[in-house]
Amino acid sequence: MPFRKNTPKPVQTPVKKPETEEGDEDESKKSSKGAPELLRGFRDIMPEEQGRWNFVRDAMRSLAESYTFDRIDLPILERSDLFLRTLGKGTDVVEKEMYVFTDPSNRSVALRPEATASAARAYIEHGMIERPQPVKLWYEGPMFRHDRPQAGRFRQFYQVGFEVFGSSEPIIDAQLILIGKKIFETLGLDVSVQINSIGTPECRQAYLAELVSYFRQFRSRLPEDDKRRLQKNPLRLLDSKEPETIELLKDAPQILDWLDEKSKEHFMKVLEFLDEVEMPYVLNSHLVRGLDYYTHTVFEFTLADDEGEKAQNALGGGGRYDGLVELIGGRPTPACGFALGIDRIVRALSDKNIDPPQYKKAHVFFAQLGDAARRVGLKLFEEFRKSGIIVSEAVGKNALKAQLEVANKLGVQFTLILGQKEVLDGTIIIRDMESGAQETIDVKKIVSVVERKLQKDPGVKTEGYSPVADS
RNA sequence: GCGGCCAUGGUGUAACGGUUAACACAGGAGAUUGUGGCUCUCCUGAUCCGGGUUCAAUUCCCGGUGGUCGCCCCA
Repeated sequence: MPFRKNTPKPVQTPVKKPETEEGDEDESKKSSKGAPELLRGFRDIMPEEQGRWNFVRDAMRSLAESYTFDRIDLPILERSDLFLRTLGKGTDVVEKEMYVFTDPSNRSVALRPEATASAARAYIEHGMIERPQPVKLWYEGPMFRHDRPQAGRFRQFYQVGFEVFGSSEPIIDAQLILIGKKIFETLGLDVSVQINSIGTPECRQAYLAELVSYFRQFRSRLPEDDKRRLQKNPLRLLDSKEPETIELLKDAPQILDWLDEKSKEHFMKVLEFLDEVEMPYVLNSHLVRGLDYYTHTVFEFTLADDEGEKAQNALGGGGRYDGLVELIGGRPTPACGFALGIDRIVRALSDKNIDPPQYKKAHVFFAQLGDAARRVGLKLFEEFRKSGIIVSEAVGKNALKAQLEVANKLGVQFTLILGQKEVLDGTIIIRDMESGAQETIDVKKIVSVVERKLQKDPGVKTEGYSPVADS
């Protein structure tokens, strides 16, 4: 596969900065003795963690495919107003968590804090309304929010998202919830599905007015935080953690009572579909979501057990957003979707010691003595690779002993030993690492011999995440 | 953005304000010539950064940075 036709040109503005590069912020004093440092809230996902990450990503991909969602890759950078318009002006995400900056062409851009808006943008931009509806898309990738880091919360985090455009059918909502649940099931995580409806913007307005006036009577009893919420974002009162507020909530108006007939009907149908597939859910009249674009159904996946209600126990969520496409300039298009936080899911897996199915990284190890053996080894390597056998080595080491140590640590089943003598004889030694038994084999036959020996052991997979299995 | 707690080799820990900052694991080299899993020897390697107090700071104080927990909010 060739890369781009042209070699990458340095498109950068070659404006030479007169001074030191790093000096321009006040970075210089922060960073310690020149050692490179991770930006706060950012992290490296190390090789050891990739097994779990792959496990999660694979599960998502195969679920997406089996529900016939089409993959879409969306840019990480978008014009900042896309998010300003969609997420809601007053929301924290927009107000204080977005990475917004001016790009070299003096345009205000933002690192995406989520991708639903991008998906909607793509839907409009590529005229997907002309495709058979609904259009079902899924994506996966990093999102960015400049929030205060905490366990399970990073400034760069990964989400997978499923979005369905062009259908207002309640079955879509239900199916999305089902898919989300299936993903967790596949991974072995027990989540509870919280669900609620916030109706149309109109009935939400009406409800809000009612809610505000209800709480106004008790204003003096409200804790500071909740007084602020009452002003700024009254819906948030619903999931307040303050005991006093929780008490007051008992007699507070319920949003479900304020839904118009259509909204009510929609919601009832969603629930019926869920019942139909015997999918348990928790009706949570206090569930509200942080982004403005939601309408009707909203839902969240939360970690089922540890009732201790850990802070970051929401592993994902979503809902219907019928007004979003129109809001950013498309034709009115009903839509619904959800996103899952991969970081949190991976964390949940490791908290619960759920290990991904193990794939042997290497089946056999190649130990060599001397340059002649190395040369032969290089060729042998390719032959093994062609037959799908993964061969590991430690050509950086000379002593056979050291190489066997590595082989042992890798846990391979067989080690091939090739020394001067074998090279001359055209043979190679195969050593069973379990028993220590060795035999000398014609080097020409070694690939088929190894193939046969590996076959005998059903525990060894000849294809793990083999690229052939892809696509 | 606010508050609490924390910061020692790659990892996990230790060190009354006082020598060469200790231990385990991991890593490297070796224990007769070309054979792993046990054992043994040796080696590499750290006090987050910047100030201050002090004769003396890993230790005390302040600031920064980072982590963590709670709040805000969210995935």
